[in-house]
Amino acid sequence: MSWTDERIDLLKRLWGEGQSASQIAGQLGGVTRNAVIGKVHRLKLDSRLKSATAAEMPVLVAVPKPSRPVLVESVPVPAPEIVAAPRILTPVQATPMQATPVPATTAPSRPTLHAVMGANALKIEPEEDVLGEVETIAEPRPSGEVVPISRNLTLVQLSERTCKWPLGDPLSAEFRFCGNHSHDASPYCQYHARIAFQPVSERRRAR
DNA sequence: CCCTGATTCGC
DNA sequence: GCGAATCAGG
Repeated sequence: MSWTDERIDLLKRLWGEGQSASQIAGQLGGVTRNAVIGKVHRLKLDSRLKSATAAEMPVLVAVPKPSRPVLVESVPVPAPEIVAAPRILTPVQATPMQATPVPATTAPSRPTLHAVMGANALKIEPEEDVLGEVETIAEPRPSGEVVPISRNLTLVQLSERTCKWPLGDPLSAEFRFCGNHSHDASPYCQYHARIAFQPVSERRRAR
């Protein structure tokens, strides 16, 4: 691939949006992040000296994607005024064992992504059988079910070692992938791999 | 370890 | 000009 004007424009735009070199390379295709960085320098685009931890940057950026086919008739905006109640703790006496912090492992606060496992072929039912002990735990609360918190990565943020379990509607802009670490060459994290690759014995019951 | 950008240097 | 290899760092 070569640096056509088109590709250069895209490069400039994405770099301007703050996307990482690898993400840009992924979208351009046919080039590595090194190529992107090299080109960025040759084009003398803004250097990025900042800190920005490698792992968290991509999550903050690259999420908003405008380009929405505007309909002729304007749709009444729902007015997202619903600001979650501050939920302030009574300053004075703080009951010791209270305030059980919700696992803030990753994902700053992706609103609602639990959604519907997009076009998932398997119907996953919370059954003790299928869900055993799993590595990254989170929310062991209610049903005793243990589900890991996904990183909710976008397609371009996936690497060979991230879980590619789909989350949400593939046609939605909110579509994401689990993104947790996958072991070895598995396409899924330990948790999702277990769901995806069910031993025949378990499958009978889990169905 | 995984990822980030920066730089070098042979092609 | 290009980008792999390498460096420096979170």
